[in-house]
Amino acid sequence: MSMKKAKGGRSSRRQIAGTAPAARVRAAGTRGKTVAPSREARGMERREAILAAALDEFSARGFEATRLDDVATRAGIAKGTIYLYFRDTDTLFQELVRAMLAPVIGGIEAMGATDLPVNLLAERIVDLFVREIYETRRQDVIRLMISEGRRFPKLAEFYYREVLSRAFDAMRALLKRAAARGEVPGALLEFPQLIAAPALVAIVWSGLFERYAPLDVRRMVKAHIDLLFAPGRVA
Amino acid sequence: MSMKKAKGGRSSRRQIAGTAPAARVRAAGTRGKTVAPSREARGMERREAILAAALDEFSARGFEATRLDDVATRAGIAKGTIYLYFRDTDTLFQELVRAMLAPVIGGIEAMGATDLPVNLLAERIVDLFVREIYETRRQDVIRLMISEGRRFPKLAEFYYREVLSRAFDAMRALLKRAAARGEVPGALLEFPQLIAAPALVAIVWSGLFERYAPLDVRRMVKAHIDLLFAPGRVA
Amino acid sequence: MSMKKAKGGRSSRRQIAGTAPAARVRAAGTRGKTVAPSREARGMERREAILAAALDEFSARGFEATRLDDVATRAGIAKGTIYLYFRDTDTLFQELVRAMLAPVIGGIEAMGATDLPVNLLAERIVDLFVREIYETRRQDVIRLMISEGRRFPKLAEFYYREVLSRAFDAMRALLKRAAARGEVPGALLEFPQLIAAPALVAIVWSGLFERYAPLDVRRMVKAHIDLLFAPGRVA
Amino acid sequence: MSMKKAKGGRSSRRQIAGTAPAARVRAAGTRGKTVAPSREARGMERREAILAAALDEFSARGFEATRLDDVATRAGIAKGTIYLYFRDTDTLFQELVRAMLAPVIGGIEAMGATDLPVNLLAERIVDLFVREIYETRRQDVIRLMISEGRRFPKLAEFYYREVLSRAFDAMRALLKRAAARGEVPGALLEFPQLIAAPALVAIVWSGLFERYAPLDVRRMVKAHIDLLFAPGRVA
DNA sequence: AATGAATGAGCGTTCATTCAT
DNA sequence: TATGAATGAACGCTCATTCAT
Repeated sequence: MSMKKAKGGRSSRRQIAGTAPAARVRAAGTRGKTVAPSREARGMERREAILAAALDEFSARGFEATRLDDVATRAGIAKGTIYLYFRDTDTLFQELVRAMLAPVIGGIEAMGATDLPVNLLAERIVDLFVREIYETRRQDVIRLMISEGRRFPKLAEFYYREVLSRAFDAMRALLKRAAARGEVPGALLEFPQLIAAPALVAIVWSGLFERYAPLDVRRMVKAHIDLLFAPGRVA
Repeated sequence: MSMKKAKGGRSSRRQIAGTAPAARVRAAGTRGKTVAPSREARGMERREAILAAALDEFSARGFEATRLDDVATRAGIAKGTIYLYFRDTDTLFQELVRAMLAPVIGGIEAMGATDLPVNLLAERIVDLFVREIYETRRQDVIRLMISEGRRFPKLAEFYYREVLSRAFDAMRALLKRAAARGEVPGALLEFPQLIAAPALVAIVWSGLFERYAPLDVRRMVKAHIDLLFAPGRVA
Repeated sequence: MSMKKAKGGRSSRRQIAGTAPAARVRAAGTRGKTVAPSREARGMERREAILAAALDEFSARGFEATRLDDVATRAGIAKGTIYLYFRDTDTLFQELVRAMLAPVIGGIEAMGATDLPVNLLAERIVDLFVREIYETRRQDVIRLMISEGRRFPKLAEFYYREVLSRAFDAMRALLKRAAARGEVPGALLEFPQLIAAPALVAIVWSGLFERYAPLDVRRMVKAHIDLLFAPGRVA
Repeated sequence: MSMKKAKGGRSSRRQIAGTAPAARVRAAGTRGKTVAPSREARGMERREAILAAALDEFSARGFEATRLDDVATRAGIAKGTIYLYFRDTDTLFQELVRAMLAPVIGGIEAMGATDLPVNLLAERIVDLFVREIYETRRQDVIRLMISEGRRFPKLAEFYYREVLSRAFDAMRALLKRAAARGEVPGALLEFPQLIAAPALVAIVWSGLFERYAPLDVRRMVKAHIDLLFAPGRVA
């Protein structure tokens, strides 16, 4: 026997501070006069507790470095229980991403229907990104997509199909009308990615370099949009 | 987390197609009238073969999912040999990133010294990125930085310090002069990231969605630069 | 150093003769009308099975040469299971020594309280050693201490503090009274190790030379004690 | 990849202080006017340098924990060179023990031939042990025998046959004559180990507990011998 | 004879997954 | 449903031994 070196680190916390595991929450709730939640409701709560815990862990460590044990602990349940809700860790990861991004899809498409003047539109876009993504856990989900997406082609495809292509389609529709009014350069029609580019910068930057050089994301995104939609510009 | 059974059979191939392991190269070299490579030269060859193999594997699977065995096999050497050249996998990864990015650093700073009119400058920037990064393995290295950088703070710091901050400093110097001539909007001085944004988009996109929606990167980057530096724009 | 190929085939037997792995014991127990052992009880059984197996293997090969796999096999469990009970091999070893020696500690100190005439005392000492140590697995544990203690300073310290120093203190107390009665030579007060010396001889001898020259340990220890406490000797 | 924890410890000293590697010594010696040593002489020097280095390493770490690399470094030669002198690590260990103990054998037997009065004899025995063993590297060799001997039955047998049994035979011869003169209790004839017992205690104690409780070995051995051979004692 | 780069079997340890309770 | 003890395949890393130079 040759014993490896020091242990160090990710230790044996049986309960994680700053989180309210569904289990405890529910336990409290069930005791009062509130109606006992149905079996299905309980199941959904559990499921969500797991997803929440998984998001925390995946965000903190990345997919490969995450231990199912830690997810379970954080969710306040036993390890085996996770398998009652998700086939395996792969599935857990993919469902997490889907679950977090699904709600945005509708919102994005709705935007395509409006017909605002460019300056207002720009305002809206910035706001939407900052409030709905950058300042929420969705930022982490997108970062996960960026980091791990390559190993989950099905997930990448889902993300492309359900999120990106829809968002871009909506944008194109909208931009086309604005372009007809001469408010928008044609290049953006071909590369709507350019509109989203600073959002990507913000997410990647905040993950890697925030500590060396903090970034005022809202102002950066605003500046970028202003540059692209600069009034009196147009080709 | 590590899905128990790999999907695509990453089995026991003893030699991987499409690579030129140092071993084979040397075998060929020794046969001709060429002088047998010195020990040191052999060592460097080996070292590079390992780095090349590591880049392939890291790119294909990500750091955590990469198996040392696969790197060795791909490099055409035994597993233990890797440890003759790199202390551990951590070091291997970091050396890989450094080795690949070091050569660009000089080039970037050189650019800051020039004083071209904006339109030519834009051309140059696009070219530099496409030729030196996007069309080389450096694309993969930067993608690795983006994906794994969070778990390698030292590496992120290196990348920020040696690559990004220098590049941005050079850009700012250059933009300041152009701005003085009224060729450039001031916002770019504050957020040079915006100039690099489409490069990031290109790298992330090609990693995740290329197969669903290919992207003409050169044109996209060009379009973006043209938008930012649009003549007759300026505040 | 680890001689590349084992001499005696220590191969792939899945079960080792002469041991009663917890698994088999439990299987038998569960069949009868006996109550199925509680989880905790099972845990303790397992723990002890591991300790027993570890003692066997450590004794047979020494700490460094012992393979965790062999311990597991001998205990009738999977390798990973050991880690549910012991943090690592180091800990396993130390717990083993502590667990085996702890029970003797009390007995030793009790002896210091008695106040027998020397000849009876001598008898007692011999008996205690032979029955409680030499004829039990504790012999092996002490041999392990002797062999491996140097690489486990904490363990050596534990052994010194909890076993030796107590035993020697007890002896000194007792000898002092006997010396006052003129029954004991003063040198023994200064070097109580001399009383224990033949015990050490017995353990080392039986480990190394028993097969070439068996030793009647009980008689040897008796002879030694008689020599030291020889009546009518005294300075 | 998952990188194990901190390195720590047995590092990369390329040369070890406090040792005079044969290589360097020889190098110096060869340059002067001294005759260049014959090939065989060189070989013997090398061999001895290896044995010396091996003794250092084995003593410091035990057999299993010793790295051939460290032995080579300490001997000032390349790893592969060791194999020119010793078949494998096993052999190296065994030869080391033999080489160190062989010189004592003669001396021990010589002692059996003398015919001193017991008090002088006792003095001699103490002195012999302290000067020839306890204060030399042979102490380490014997400690190695004690610790590792079990895994080297051939070595144990050698030690028993060539050292112990001869020493005991010599002692018996000598004691028999003394016993005939009534100077020695008969028990010692049966258990000559008892005479050697404190030597064993000294070696084991100094290896394990010296730091907690230093031992005046010479006085202890003397005290013990005096007790055994106490004048006017005898059965 | 001497070197030291290369090898690859071997081991401790981890952790997703299973399954008896 | 829920648990968590148990499993065992997998992997990073080590190091005795070999062998081309």
